[in-house]
Amino acid sequence: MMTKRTQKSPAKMSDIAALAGVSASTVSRALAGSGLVAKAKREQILQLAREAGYVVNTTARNLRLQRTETISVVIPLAHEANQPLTDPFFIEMLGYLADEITQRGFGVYLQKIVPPMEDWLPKLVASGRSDGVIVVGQSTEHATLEAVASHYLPLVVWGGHAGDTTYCTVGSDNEAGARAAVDHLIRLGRRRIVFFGDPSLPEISLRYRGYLAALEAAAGAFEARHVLPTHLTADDAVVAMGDFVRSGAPFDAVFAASDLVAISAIQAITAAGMTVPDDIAVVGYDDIALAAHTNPSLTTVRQDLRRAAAALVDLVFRRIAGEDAPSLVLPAELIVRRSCGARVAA
Amino acid sequence: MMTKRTQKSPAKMSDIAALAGVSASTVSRALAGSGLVAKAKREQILQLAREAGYVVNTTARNLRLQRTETISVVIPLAHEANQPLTDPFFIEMLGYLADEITQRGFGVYLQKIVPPMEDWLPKLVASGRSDGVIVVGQSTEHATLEAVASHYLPLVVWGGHAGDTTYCTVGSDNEAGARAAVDHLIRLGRRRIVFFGDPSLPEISLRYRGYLAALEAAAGAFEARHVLPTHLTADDAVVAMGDFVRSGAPFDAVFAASDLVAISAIQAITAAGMTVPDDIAVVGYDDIALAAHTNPSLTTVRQDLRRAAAALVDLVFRRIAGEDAPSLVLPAELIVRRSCGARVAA
DNA sequence: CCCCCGACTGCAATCGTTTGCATTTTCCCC
DNA sequence: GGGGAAAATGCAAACGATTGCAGTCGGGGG
Repeated sequence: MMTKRTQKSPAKMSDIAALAGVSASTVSRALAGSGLVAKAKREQILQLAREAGYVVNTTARNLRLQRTETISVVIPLAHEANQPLTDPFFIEMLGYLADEITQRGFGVYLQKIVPPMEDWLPKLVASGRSDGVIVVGQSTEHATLEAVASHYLPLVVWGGHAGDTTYCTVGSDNEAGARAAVDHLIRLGRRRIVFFGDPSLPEISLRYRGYLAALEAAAGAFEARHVLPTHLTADDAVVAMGDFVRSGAPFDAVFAASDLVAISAIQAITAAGMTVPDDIAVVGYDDIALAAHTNPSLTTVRQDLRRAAAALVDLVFRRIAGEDAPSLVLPAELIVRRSCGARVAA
Repeated sequence: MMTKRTQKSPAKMSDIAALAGVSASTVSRALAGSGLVAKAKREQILQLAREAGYVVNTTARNLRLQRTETISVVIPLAHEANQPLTDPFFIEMLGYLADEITQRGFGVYLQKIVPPMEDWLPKLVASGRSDGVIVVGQSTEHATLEAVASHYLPLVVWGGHAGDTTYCTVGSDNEAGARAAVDHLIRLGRRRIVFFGDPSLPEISLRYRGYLAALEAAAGAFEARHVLPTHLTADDAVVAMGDFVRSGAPFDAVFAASDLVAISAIQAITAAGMTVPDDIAVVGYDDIALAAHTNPSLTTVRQDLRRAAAALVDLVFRRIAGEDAPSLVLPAELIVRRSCGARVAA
């Protein structure tokens, strides 16, 4: 037999008021620590409230105050279809964001957006669920972000800041980071460097620019440009790289748009009987926790996510306060590990 | 000069009502698709609302309906002090939970709890912020959970289900999983197996029971029991294992309470000049994504987090519906990788 | 003894929805 | 055309807090 426990609904302010023999107004003021309430009475009310386990109803409070003390953190995944949240990058970022927001006494409302993504951002903003929005990654939603940012201030986006971007972004210096990575490959003697990723995404397109710039600067040496597109998921990347290897196209290095696809690339390359880094050098981007522990460990471009999260949260709070705080570009640092050694003579 | 954009406050229902020349009640009903509103008028209102970009205010709606369509996901970190969310286990679980909850059209309210943890759960429950609560990990909060669960139904906890637990839990079969891991070590000829973790946490205590049971079953063979306590953080684990190795205590295997501390143990052991698995075999618990990619790759006990998340969410919804849904134990599977080979003669 | 002022306290409006009930409109049939 | 039922709409009361304003009370000074 099913025991159905009684769900006594929690006490409300008027209950405490009745207990203390005062009006709800007084209880509200006492709880807020207002000096308007006589000290003795205030303490008595506080005591009573504590005993009754009373907690202010957040929903009612939010409605009255017209604010929620909550930040929405949104992860748009236009490219990942109905996949779960697999990229460790997002997940690490999420952890840091949660820390930063919690520390300021705000709550985190988490939302993952997958196709079909109809009006998700205007809806989220108009729903009044949160006082500000942090979007992690632009996905393919650049236009949406532009549109909403034009009339909604407290919106901050993690991602790339290209020329026509007017919304507030925080991101690493994608172009310089990519440039450093590809320069490094060239210095190691690599000449046929594959760009592995989807340049239609803003961040990735900046990394692609860095890649091109590095190749250009090394002009004179033989080099082949090759873009191998892939969605930024492990499955897609393994398939794409597998097909590429089997196609027999000549290449001796891969610059991957993220660590996730870099690791997948290594798997595919190894599975095809070639070795990393001897045959193929691989560099990733992100420096996720996993990167230091793969075999071989992954050379990659590090983004300081803790600092990034702090910046995102700081900006969104300043914008909630009405300030039109500007975008920010953080440094990106090349971390050299074992996945890209010098070229071995064939 | 700071351009301060005007923040036009979003349209409310009465605005749409005025536009359509009807009362707010009618708009509300039209938006809800109620058959009470004449079809022509309903469509007209819907059209108007769409054009105006109107979205129902969630806070007001929640207050009126006495529900929030939101689930709180809480991560209590009594042991991790003011550290960020570092254990990949939590983070992976969080990703799956977000997927499952979002899929049901609910929102996710995320909260990380760190010491001092005063009344966090009663407060969260009474705040009315969510319709149900999922707690990821018991930490040291067993008593709190018991207390709240006695009068609050929609509470589900990821963790171990020991004898006196009355709140609803979902967890892997910690005892059997640990038993399988340690049996495996014994079969490989290991005799001095260190238990590396903090048995005061419910889940870990079950894993400790499995460890003891395995040793007991192998009675006759020489064996030493040794518990090496550590907090479940990378830093703590490296220090604890480093000290232990330097103490010169004899051991030939480690059963670690989580993958995170297992990986840290490997680092410390390697740093001390011993090798894994030749000198010391190591087994972890969780099978986090990283486990397959460390060097050597990590033998561990796999918990199916996707399935676990689905179960947690399913249970919390059934409990929201008033059903007193029971706890669940999921199978745990030993995944053999390279971190625990057979013993090499000294 | 009266008045005034300061210190408290309560009334009532408000935040933006939803919904029971009353009321109006429409429509059909006799 | 009248009557009644059915269909559509609006009124107003919630939901649970906060807060401007008005009122009460007590004490001190003139």
